[in-house]
Amino acid sequence: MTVTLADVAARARVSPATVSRVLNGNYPVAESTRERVLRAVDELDYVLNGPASSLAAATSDLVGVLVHDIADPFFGVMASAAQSSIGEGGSGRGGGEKLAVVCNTGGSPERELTYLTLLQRQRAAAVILMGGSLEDPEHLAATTGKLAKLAEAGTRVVLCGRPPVTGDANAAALVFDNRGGARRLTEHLLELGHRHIGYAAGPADRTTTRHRLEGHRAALTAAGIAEGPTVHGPYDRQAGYRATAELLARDPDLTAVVAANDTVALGVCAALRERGLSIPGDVSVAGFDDLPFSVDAVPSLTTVHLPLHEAGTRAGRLAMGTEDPPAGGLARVPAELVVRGSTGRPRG
Amino acid sequence: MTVTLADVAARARVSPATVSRVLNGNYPVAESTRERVLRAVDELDYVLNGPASSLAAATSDLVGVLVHDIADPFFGVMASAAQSSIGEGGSGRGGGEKLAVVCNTGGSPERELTYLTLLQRQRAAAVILMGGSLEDPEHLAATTGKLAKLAEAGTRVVLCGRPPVTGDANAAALVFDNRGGARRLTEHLLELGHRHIGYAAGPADRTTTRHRLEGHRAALTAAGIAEGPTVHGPYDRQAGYRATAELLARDPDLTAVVAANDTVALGVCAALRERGLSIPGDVSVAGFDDLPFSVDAVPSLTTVHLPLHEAGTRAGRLAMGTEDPPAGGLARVPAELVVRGSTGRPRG
DNA sequence: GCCTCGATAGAAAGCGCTTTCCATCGGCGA
DNA sequence: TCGCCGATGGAAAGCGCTTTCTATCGAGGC
Repeated sequence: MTVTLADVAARARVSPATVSRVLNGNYPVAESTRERVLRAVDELDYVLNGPASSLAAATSDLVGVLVHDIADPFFGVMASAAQSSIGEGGSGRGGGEKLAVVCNTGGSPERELTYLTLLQRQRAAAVILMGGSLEDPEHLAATTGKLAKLAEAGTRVVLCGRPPVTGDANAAALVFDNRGGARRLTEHLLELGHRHIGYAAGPADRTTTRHRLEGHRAALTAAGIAEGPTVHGPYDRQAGYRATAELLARDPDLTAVVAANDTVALGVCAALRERGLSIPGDVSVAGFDDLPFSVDAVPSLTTVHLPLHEAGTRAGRLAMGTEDPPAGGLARVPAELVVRGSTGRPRG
Repeated sequence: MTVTLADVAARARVSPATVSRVLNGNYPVAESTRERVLRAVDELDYVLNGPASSLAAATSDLVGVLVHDIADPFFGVMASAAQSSIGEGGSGRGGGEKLAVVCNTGGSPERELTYLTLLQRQRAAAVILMGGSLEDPEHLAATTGKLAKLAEAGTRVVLCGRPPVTGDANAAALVFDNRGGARRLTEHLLELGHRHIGYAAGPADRTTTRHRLEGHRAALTAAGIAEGPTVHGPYDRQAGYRATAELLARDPDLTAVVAANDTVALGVCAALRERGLSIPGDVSVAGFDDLPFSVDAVPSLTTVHLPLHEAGTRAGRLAMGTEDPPAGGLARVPAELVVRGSTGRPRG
């Protein structure tokens, strides 16, 4: 049979209560007793029973990190940063670290809810939702309701790169300045002299897509330049590849393409090259996010740097309660234009 | 207060036992009763208490997936595939899915053990270890011991891309044919006429590194060609970049570089380009793994395709018990040479 | 020298669920 | 008609831990 706390207590000749106190360290125990207990733990190779502990204490040391797609570096970087800052954190219940668990929603609202329920069931200590959300009101209501329940049950809720919904007051939120970043990026293209700019946007019904598009349009409007063609698609290379054909078809005079993110930009580049168009000689290309590979692309990508690592770290700290939530529950994360080799002056 | 199973029972005018049976569906319950219970669950918005359930049932629906680095697509792809196949799986305890949780070890043996203990504590249903392991005997012994304990406690153990240790009989293992893949890759370079081949290898003390290097050497030996310089480093772009300088210094006549994986190969390419060397005109470059981006690299990377997605899916199924473990507990996963644009005949 | 207080340790009551017996009940074969 | 069986549902005993409420023991304060 498995070793239980009672076995340890018997071996150390103390009561179970004392063993529990030694393990959780939140009650004074005489040094000699503590040592005796720890020795017994070691000798018996005792491992705390998590469920029992969570049941009695009405909380667990699980922290859920929900991402749209683990295989996407955007989430990979943030999740990994969050997980580190959670691991390093203070000693939770059960004499140790929290278990940060990454859950892949695939961007599907249903899976998101499923995971939230699962985490609620586990009495998770905290939940971090990464990435923008769908704007469908029904989905929004369902998720918000679920989050409210989680918060009510004592689970900390952190949004990272996801705008808070009104009335979502009990969640700390870190939001990227997508609008501002996109605006600066388009301004950069305008300054270079581009007048026909295509936009290979992300999925149509997501907050992130909308915000980036709004920034782009704001720049155009301010400069009095007409908006070029826009095509929506997922956040993958294929989408950029396909979008390029359509953008070019809709405006053959295109001299620049702004992509939903760096991955999409890669697809755009591939499609342009395949048509014999040089970058940035014939067409300039810009990405977004500044994912690790974008500096290695040929030419290196002009993009908008998002401090994903810091944001992830901060989200982790907020989840641990190591960092105080920002005033108003919402902190803006800056987005900085990074000009590299893929953008230049248009010909002529 | 939170709604408990007893509340549901009261509302449905049945005993708690019956509610539990409805929820777990492993005992006959009359249709009318079942409906009444489900209605009550709905009306009260009841959420099962996971810890309590796990405690009573002595097992949980957690499946741990340990990876070296989530931000690395190699793991991202496998983990995401595993998580999907686990999610889709049969109904576990607690009337639903299993919770696949991805844990980032950062390649550190300590963190790996920490996570295994955490999972053991949670009475995880299964654990999947992805990626090669350190070859340090002490670490190996510790991990093997821990895995044995997990298996003993009823947790399924699956190794994916990690060679089993002797005596690790109760773990199902999926191993990539790193040796064969590496061998075929080097053979390809030899056939093209390369005689001076440098190797930008992975970390020195890991199984994966050793196997790939062995395959590489086997090809050279069989062809009677002298081994070129080898440099070890981590699996990142920087490593490839740095290694290139050293390889070139050690053999200025180098006409080809084999990299530890595709990411490293990208660094190698960057370094070569910076020195004004063309690819594959002056130097051929080869990667390994066939990560998603390698087809988009310029030039596209010659590499060894590893079916990461399928391997991850299979690992997930093994963890769920949906798929029978392979005979002998070990299945080889093929590695296929993919020739693209980054390798060609050496000049002259 | 007696009482109080601080520091420790133990007793025991759950935490919310699962599951092993049992009890009940209607129907059917003899 | 009686007894037995299959199908359901209830009672209750834990699962292994946490935590309040007490108990004990010295050390000072008066």
